Amino acid sequence: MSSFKGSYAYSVDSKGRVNIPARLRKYVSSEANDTFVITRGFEQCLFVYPLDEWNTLEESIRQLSPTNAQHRFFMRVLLERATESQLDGQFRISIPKELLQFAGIENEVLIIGVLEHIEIWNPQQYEQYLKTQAQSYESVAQTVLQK
Amino acid sequence: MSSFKGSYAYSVDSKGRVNIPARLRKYVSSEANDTFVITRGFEQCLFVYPLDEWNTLEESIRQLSPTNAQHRFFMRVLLERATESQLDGQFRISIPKELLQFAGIENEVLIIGVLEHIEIWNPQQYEQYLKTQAQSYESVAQTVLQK
DNA sequence: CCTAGCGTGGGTAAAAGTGGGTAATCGTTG
DNA sequence: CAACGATTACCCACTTTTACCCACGCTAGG
Repeated sequence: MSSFKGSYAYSVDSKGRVNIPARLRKYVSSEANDTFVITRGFEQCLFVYPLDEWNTLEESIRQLSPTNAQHRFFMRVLLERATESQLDGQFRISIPKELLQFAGIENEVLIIGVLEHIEIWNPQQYEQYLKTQAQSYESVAQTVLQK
Repeated sequence: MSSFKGSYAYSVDSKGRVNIPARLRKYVSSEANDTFVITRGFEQCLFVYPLDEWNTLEESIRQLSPTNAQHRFFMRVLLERATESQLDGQFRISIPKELLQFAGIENEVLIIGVLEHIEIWNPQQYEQYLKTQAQSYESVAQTVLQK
């Protein structure tokens, strides 16, 4: 099981390539075969799963009911933009233009490791996201950890 | 379970390296594999967890729901600043620039052992913190220990 | 007084991050 | 069906950062 953590300021080149930070690479299982699945996140950002983590996610999606309209909607949105990408010799994945557009990414990105997946944000967008959080980190921590 | 205690005045060199005091090293389990996870504290300081202690914390974070917006926020902020660092031959960890900046640390640090984790402070900042605590140590003790 | 371990500083080789060029692939069009 | 342009994949090259050594002075304990 992955345990991605840390945030990294990286660049996107003109070909839409983004390096996967070495610190995160360390946690990618060899089962992933240097392959990642990129899709849209819940917020305006991208989620990147190593192939093995994606497969377990996919397994749970298969359990959803195709007769339930809400389930169908969820499956479509998640899968619609999902793209496989294999690392090149320089450990980069290349991200399709449509996904970059969706996340509002231009030249620079903030990469965040969140345990089983990796998130890619436009840095300004992430700043914005943090600001719009009503409660402070400290008070959320109290609620979530409940001690 | 660790039981760090005591405070130590140490220095940070130009490469951002900080020695882990020998007194504290004694309490680090071999399971930690000489690896520590550094992250931001609630106040303007850094928390350092031996890897085994961090893993128990991480385990509780994994229980959170990724579909809950508040939980996502908490996971991101907690993990965002988390960095793994392994001791070098001189028993030092190296702290990323962003974390040093967050804690306002320049050349000198105060290292405090607090049971399961280690805290790293700018010494002046810690003085400041003590002053801003409205209640005295004695009166807080009465509330906290409640006997 | 001597020694072993601790705290501190710095040099160097290896790895990481970034950018670009060229060949292969694919879909489209004349 | 061949020709063309656009896109992708695979190299190669450069710069910066990191990790790994080695070295020295100091201190605590024998």
